[in-house]
Amino acid sequence: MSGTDRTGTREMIEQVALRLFAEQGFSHTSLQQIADEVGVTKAALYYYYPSKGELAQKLVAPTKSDIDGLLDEAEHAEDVDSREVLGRFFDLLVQHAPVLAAMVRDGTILGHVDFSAWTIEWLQRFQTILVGQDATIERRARAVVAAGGLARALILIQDGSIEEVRSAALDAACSALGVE
Amino acid sequence: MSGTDRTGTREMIEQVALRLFAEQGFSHTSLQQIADEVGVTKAALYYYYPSKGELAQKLVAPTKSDIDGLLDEAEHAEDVDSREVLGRFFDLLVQHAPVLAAMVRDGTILGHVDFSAWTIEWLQRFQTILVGQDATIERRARAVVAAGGLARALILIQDGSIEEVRSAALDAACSALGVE
DNA sequence: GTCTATAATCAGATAGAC
DNA sequence: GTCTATCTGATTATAGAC
Repeated sequence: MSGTDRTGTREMIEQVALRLFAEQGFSHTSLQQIADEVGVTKAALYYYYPSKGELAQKLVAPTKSDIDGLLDEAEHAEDVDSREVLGRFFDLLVQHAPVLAAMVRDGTILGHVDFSAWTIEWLQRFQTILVGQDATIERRARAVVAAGGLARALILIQDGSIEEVRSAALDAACSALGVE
Repeated sequence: MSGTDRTGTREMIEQVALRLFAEQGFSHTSLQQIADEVGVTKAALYYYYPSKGELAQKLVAPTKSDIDGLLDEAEHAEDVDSREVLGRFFDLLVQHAPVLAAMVRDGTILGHVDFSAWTIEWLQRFQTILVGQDATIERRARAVVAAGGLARALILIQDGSIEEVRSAALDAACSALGVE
């Protein structure tokens, strides 16, 4: 970016790549563009990563594993506090916002990742966690609207503090669910 | 598709293109692939459309204009029945499902269309329509969760009739909003 | 209206020098 | 660890024959 960071080229590549992916999506961001902004050549990128797909996957993996981890834990818990699980989900969405922005713009990292399949899977697991495995369509819709709507509430962060938005969005999600 | 439809090549191109776009996204679908499945050559496509972008835009335009039209109307109405507006929104999402699927997979048609910007705009207009222009964050979050969550409820259509899902999702959305 | 043939471009990826 | 140089292949798009 500014020429002379001897140390941390790898970190710089990941940082620049993530920013460009978030702004433009994966397919519309070329390795050339990443290399230019980092200040190295395309070939240098291949010293650190064997392919574009693996670079993208490396950036995206923690997001998936954090969210999967939350769902795993909630699925195996004795009893679940809906508001708490949804709150932790919201926090993870905030924490991984750049990666999620990238995947919203371009949900398919050629072969490796299918974001729209992920979100469907997440929402299906939320049904089980929030209203139980064999719930009626009526109750499952409440779970999907709660979790899916909560995720959309991130767009409000530009209009208020994260804490305000978090609390407001959780109130709305819990109303959709029909708890307290 | 099956060789000898003399008539309606244009319709066939649009039909095949839409299906492939929905399955793979815009950027991951080449004109070659479309031409192959239609049973013509790539060059023939250029007789009907000046570019790939214009083909994609033509397919996508009715979806945007229908939804914008609904929001226009609701914004100018004297008083709005939230459940009815949300219901009509749901119906448009169902009606335009293939186009929306395509845009979820690949939200950027280079320069022409930015789907993630559309959804943000739609959700912001829903805030105005459902809870008023200068509402608190708390109430705006209810609007976003209701409209955003409703959109996600489409994934339940595989598990029940459209009518069932529609009714259940509207119940949940209205609960999130805090009406009736 | 559809074809063949090809241009022009740009992508991801590799080999090997330094 | 980064470079130059190059390869290979795919893509959009065009020109002109039939």
